Amino acid sequence: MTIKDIARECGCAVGTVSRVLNNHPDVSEKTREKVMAVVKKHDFILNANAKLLKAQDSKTIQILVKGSSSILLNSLLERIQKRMEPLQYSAGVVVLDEYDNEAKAANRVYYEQKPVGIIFLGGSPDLFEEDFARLQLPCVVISNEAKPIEGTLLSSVSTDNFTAACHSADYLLQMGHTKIGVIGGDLCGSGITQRRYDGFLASLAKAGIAFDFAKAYATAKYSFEDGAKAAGTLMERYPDLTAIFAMSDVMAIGAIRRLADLGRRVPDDVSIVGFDGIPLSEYYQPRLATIRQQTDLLADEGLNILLDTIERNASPRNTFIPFEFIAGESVRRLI
Amino acid sequence: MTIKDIARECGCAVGTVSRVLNNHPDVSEKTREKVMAVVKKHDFILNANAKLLKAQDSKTIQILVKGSSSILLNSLLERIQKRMEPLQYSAGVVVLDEYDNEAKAANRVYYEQKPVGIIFLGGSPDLFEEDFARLQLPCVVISNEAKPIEGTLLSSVSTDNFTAACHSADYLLQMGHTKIGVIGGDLCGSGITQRRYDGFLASLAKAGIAFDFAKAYATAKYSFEDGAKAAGTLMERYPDLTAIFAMSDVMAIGAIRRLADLGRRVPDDVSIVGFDGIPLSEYYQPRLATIRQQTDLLADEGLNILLDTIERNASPRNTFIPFEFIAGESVRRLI
DNA sequence: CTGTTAGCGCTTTCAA
DNA sequence: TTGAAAGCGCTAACAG
Repeated sequence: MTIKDIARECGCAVGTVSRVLNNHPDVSEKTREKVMAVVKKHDFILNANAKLLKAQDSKTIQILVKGSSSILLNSLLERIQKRMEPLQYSAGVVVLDEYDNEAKAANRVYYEQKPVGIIFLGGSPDLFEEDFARLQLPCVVISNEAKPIEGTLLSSVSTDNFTAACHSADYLLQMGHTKIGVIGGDLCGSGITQRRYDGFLASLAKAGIAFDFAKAYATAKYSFEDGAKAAGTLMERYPDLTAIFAMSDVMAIGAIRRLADLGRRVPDDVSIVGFDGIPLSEYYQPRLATIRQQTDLLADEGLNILLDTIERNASPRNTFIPFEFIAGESVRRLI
Repeated sequence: MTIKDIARECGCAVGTVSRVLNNHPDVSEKTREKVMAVVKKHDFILNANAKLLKAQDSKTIQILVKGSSSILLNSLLERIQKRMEPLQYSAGVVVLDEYDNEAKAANRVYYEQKPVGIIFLGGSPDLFEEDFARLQLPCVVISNEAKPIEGTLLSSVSTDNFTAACHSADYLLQMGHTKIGVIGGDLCGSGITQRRYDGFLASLAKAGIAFDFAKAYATAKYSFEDGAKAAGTLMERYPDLTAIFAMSDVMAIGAIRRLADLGRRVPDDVSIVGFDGIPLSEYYQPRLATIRQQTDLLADEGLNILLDTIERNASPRNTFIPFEFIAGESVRRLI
């Protein structure tokens, strides 16, 4: 089934069918109806490849998701797709592996899909600055921080990870904790881990408390399992700690479970704060103390900035969305 | 950058460049090297649209994911992508809305991507049998049950939901529970809900226990929030129940949280079993009694069947993967 | 308002 | 082993 078949069956030319299917105004109502009838009858759809082969821009916004299993990213994706439905743009989703170079992928997607904009979920522009620099179309990184790159149209919307981590650390300090362990990501990897760590350290430094990395920092992937393992490691290396700062809720929950298995109750024996504020954090027992990232706002603002850049030539921006601190039930007051 | 530009720069014809880029054997080593040098220099990639416009089959397997936020589906997706990496096929992912018609989407994908096979995650062929019937290429539905459709190449790999639900119900009965509430999906919707319900009812019937739908069945979406709400509803309508059969772990956890807020401890006051066996189920407090669906096996077997159909013309099959019952800590023995 | 036609970038025959 | 050229299905410019 091609546009040619439809044209033949309608007794008109391919150009006419194309015009009908693309809602061009210069077709008589009668012809339009005749064509649509045949199209409906066969459930005909235009071949997107041929279309894109011609097109200069496709009225599509592509969403590149890196690391499909993150709960946070999934909420963002869902929200963005919902928000885009009523818009004139259609959405495409490309799922990338944890280890792909998202900027290279974006260049390929740009070339093949000719989108009017690209949304990155879970990418780190810092790592691929050079490749990003080649990307000459409106882009926005959502949830990861990005700094401006000269000569690009790259925006970012994120939570202020540094300040949020400060906030969590301050809270633990206020509650009387000074022996604090950290369960965090690999510091060579994502910039997010680094920023959260920096915020945490800054607060401790301000309070005049030293942090012994070798003893008190356990590296983990962002998973239940690794959170649990890290908690085990931490309790061995630093048995008298009274609190743990976990860099994600998922890690925190893994840790709580392991602590329970080791006979340490949260928050009675050990206090813990998480990060992200995923829905699960308020359904867990105990409810988690955490930093809630406002995913809906992140998604909405990200999309708004992108549309601004696309439609009104706005300059790229790097924005923070306010976080909320949730006290939960997983931290005990010591003093 | 097109193949033409490359050809000009190499001083050869486009056909030659095409042959090099597609690893055809009939190119002299010298030419191949010359071309590859230029290609590398520009990071050139073929335009996939033009390629697909010509191609008959694309050595691609497309994965259609319906309802991107399900944890179970995400594990399946991750596993499939990992398993496909070393294969000669490349994987494409299409994310569908909860309310899309996946068979129609599949027809479009078939036409546009020309895949050699399609994997459905989270679709329900029962609902769109007619559209599926038009799909003349190897397909497999993973995790949802499907019955054979005449004249198609549609396979399915799933857990035996009926038997698994029987098993859970039997377990509750063995533990002395007879007043059992159900938190389940909409019975008009997915076939999975229906099968789990049927299994549950069958066990109760065998034990000679009546089930009062109006009083003991609370409908919920597969989310924490709805699970919690449903638990509230159930406790109002059926305050003396001693156990709850929840059709997913996520619902079960929502319910446990709500029960705790209502002052009812799990398992001391109310017992609960979940379904799916997501990783969280063993990190929750209490550990959840649940049916573990073996996602890795589901994914592997699904892919195997698909490859069999593609490469060896195997007939479509409808297979079950054994489930595991996990006793957890969320059910108390009454007698 | 409608028909005709030149490509979009690529693969693949056919000739050389 | 290589070059030339015919399309794949579609859009848009042009002619009528």
